[in-house]
Amino acid sequence: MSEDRADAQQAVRIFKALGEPTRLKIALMLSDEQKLCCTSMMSKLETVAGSTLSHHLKQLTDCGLLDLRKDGTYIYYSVNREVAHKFAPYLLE
Amino acid sequence: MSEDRADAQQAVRIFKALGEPTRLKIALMLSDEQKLCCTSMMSKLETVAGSTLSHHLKQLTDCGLLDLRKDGTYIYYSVNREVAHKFAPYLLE
DNA sequence: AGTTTATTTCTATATTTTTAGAAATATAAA
DNA sequence: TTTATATTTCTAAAAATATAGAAATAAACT
Repeated sequence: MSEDRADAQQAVRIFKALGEPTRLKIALMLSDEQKLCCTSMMSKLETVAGSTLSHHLKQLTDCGLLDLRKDGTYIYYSVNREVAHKFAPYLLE
Repeated sequence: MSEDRADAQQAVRIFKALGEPTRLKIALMLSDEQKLCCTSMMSKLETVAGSTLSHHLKQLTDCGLLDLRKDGTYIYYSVNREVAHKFAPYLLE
């Protein structure tokens, strides 16, 4: 597969991930806050069930836009700035 | 409504529009070619029905990412570079 | 006026996505 | 080793989206 196509495939996945209101909120929150765990994201989002949040976070990490770091019981998510810079610098502003 | 929210709403619509393989192809094609009419886009895409293309183009124009200009029987579509620059500079590379 | 070409709208169907409750897993603390 | 907290996976239902054929609209040409 050519670079361009791999690139375009990742682009589709990233844009799809960001093209949903809750997920864009998550990404913007993380862009502000550097890193957050599920629990604190849940309290910020208020109406979103844990299982739903988890599903959204999976999409955001699978496409490469978010990184995660386990720390004890917690999992901290953060924006991968390199990926964001390439595909969605809007997030970093 | 605050600037930021209007902005985030447009961002969702733009990312959603680009988060689908055919629509990303269309946007990338137009980024290369400056402007194209439906007919020539259809011949480039090959497997996409006219009605489907029309539906995709509507989404891409409704979110502000594409402009259109009528010229006789033809409608020429082009990337709005200002919007692309703000939300998806990836397109312009 | 009638025909051809370009594009859109209508309609319906198939597929994908979102959502969340319940159950499962993992880690830490008592 | 029980209990509590954090997060994910399983499952299913509801909602949204993609697709294209057929009919409609629009403009240009004969």
